[in-house]
Amino acid sequence: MEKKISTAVVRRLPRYYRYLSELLENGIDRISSQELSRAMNVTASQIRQDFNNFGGFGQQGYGYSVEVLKEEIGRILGLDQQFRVIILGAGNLGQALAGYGGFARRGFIMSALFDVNPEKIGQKVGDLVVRDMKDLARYVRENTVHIAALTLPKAKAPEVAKTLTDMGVHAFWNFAATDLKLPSDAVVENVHLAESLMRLSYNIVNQSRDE
Amino acid sequence: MEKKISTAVVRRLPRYYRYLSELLENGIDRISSQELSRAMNVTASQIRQDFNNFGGFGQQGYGYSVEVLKEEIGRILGLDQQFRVIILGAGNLGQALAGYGGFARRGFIMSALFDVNPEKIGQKVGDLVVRDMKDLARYVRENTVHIAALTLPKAKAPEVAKTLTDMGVHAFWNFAATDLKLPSDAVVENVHLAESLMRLSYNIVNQSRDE
DNA sequence: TAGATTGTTAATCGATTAACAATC
DNA sequence: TAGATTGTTAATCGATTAACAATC
Repeated sequence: MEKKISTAVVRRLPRYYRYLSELLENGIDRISSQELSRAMNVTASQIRQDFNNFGGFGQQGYGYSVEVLKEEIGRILGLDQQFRVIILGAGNLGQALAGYGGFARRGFIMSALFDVNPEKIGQKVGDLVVRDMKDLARYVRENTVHIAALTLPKAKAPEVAKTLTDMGVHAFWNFAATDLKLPSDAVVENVHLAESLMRLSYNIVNQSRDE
Repeated sequence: MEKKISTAVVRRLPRYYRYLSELLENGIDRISSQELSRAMNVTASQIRQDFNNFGGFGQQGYGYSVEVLKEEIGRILGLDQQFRVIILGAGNLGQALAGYGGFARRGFIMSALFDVNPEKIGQKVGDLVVRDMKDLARYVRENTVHIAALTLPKAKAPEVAKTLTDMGVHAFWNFAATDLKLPSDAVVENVHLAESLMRLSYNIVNQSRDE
């Protein structure tokens, strides 16, 4: 069995992927851990350790093929697959997620958008039409749903998440300012913007400590 | 001089703050590290270590006053201050940030919203009117700006960030999918949604590893 | 072959957990 | 005073960095 990959590594993988994409766009097809190290502000040692969690992708004396490395990391991240994402809550944030085209390029298809507000239901948001939250169960039954993005008030989020897990959806991209209590086979990625902003203000207020 | 606080601790502080706020709302005015530990899924030991980075807020044999603790952590995070935030880019995400009322409660005042698109300029978004990006320099000169939220395309972000740092703004909430190269006295908090989504898909694809 | 750079083991560093004396 | 729980030191664990043998 494979060894457990730490969350620290998983946090870095998408960033590697992004850098490698940029390199490829700039026509750079080969790179050493040391060059990557300078560009990304991590140690070359860490880069090699990270990659070797998944087996070596490089060649001694040569370095890494940018294309191969990008491909492999993409595969590790699941970017060779397609994920169908439904968005719960058609507020500003839900609409922003629905409208942003960049996700589709990585295989994340925003496939439906739900809300309870009668004024929003039926409205177009990007390619999607806002659906009635009442139709959620039927939609999930009739369509494949890999990921549910929760962009609804924190009071509503746990209840909707519960409904969804009961119907077999077990991956959540959670923007609601609460920690979901979910079955152990559920996967959650939290995006707590208010907390992010507080970390920023911490660093502003305590800036002198770092210098 | 104070000891350096690790980023791991800083990441946890806003979550403590959120929990304490909830406890207070529920009328709970006293808690032990052990109770908090169970509620938050961290060890009691870690909680006490975290708090003691800033001096003890508790009382032996009693525990912590929820109100005092919340107050103190809030102060550490800078929530006793007001921060004026300008938003660069009035796309869906910029509008979402401008429209969300929750930030103001914590002292983050969304005070202006800029875009280059003539069709957007002049439109109302929540309480704000979209301003012309050309007026940015004048605005910054004439108004206090603590934080700049960058919700613009990654191609534009570095240039705008540069302009802002030159004008003395040195705290950035960066939503653009790029790493800003900024002076060392700048403070940056990145929110890379695409990377967040990739971590989620990683965990979906590699779920069996964890179980 | 010589030079370069990986893959991998060993050393170090830092963060988390455990333990317990201090004290309310 | 006895019981409870913090504050803090010591032990452990895991992640990062350094070093170098393997090898392209």
